[in-house]
Amino acid sequence: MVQKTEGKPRGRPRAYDPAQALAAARDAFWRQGYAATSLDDLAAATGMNRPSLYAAFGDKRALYLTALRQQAEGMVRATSAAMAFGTSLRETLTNFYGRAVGIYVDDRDSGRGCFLVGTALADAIEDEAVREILRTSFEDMDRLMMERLERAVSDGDLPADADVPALAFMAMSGLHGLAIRSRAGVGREMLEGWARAAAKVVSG
Amino acid sequence: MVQKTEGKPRGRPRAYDPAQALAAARDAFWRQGYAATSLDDLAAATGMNRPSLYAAFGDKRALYLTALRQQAEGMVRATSAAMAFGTSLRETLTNFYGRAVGIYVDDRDSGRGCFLVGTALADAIEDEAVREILRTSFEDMDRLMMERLERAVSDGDLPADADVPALAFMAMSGLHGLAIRSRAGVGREMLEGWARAAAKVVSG
DNA sequence: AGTTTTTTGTACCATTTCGCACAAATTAAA
DNA sequence: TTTAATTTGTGCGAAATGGTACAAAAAACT
Repeated sequence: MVQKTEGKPRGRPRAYDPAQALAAARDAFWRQGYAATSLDDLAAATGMNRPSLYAAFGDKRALYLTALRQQAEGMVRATSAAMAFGTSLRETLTNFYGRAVGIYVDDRDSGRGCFLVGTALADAIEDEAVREILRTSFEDMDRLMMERLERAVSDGDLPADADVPALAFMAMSGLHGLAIRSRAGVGREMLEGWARAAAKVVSG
Repeated sequence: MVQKTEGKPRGRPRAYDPAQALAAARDAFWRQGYAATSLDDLAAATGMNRPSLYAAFGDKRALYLTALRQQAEGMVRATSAAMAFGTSLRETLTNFYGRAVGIYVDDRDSGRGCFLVGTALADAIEDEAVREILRTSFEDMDRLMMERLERAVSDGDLPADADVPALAFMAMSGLHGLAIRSRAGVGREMLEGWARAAAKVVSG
């Protein structure tokens, strides 16, 4: 049963948009990491006060996990879409890495990298929930990449004896390399060059 | 002039070994990241009390930066040594990635990944000193890898028209991929398989 | 033995942080 | 107009955190 969209709820209306607030909180975590982002930071970023934050998302860790899960699912979905783009393998990967750079580099020149690699990795050892989200997301993306590479073998874009699992690991590693370099302060042009390099090496 | 090793200093002797204490502090940061590691954690890990920590290493950030610089230099040195190992490129890279997995996976099965990627990356955006250490270390390792790949071209291990900068980026990305996967909870055997995969793909 | 020098360890302080209680505010329903 | 329901915002409180003061301890020097 879907909630009636017409019937307005009873009490005082929300002063924020939940999706927008979550995105703002995610961006705060994205820049500073989980531990270094305080509730005051999150309140300032979202424009909400703390009790509203709690009512909407639970405590700080729950909010982070929500943002992380959303981001992880978004990455898997984006990978799935990218693997369906283009005809040749080269075209697919060029688009894939190019879009990744677009996400990793902010509107300003500030490189923020990948949310998963740049923030969740730090907490992965101590927080099993975080680690599991990472592990399964990477697994999913690996599988999507392998399926695309197998198709490339069928299409003749890759030789018949290509080591698909090995190539898939390196293709995903190219993505991680871009995420790491961008957060380490490498500029956009250089990243775009490396993006082309990764597409070239993997597609042979 | 070197300090006389015989003449003992005047006051109460230290109850800790500085190098050992630094290694213990580094390991605490390694597992939890910078922000999530408290001074109490560091005191417990090193066996020192807080005033001694301050006298020896300065404040928390200075201690972290010392550990980070040491680790970064160690990685560059290890890369340099690995590039000189073996005769064929395949041999060099197999050793290189294999040793990396040895560092990334703890004595226990607990994967901790790379200190730089797993902890410093999270703080890289807000802390310029951290970001610079990352950027320059990666630059140094890139250069070392490129030199090795150029030698491989001369040796005939790579085709004459090989795109050495592109391959070097992917070779380093393979390393980062191993670091990320190990921290995300992938087991040792799978990491070792991927290490072989990376060596195979890069060396052609 | 006494002085000087250096480290240790307890104890403390100021600030930050997370989380929540509670009243005021704002809306729909009765 | 009153009541019920829901959110907001101020402000509190307990705990944790980074950092330091200061006396006791432990060594060498005189």
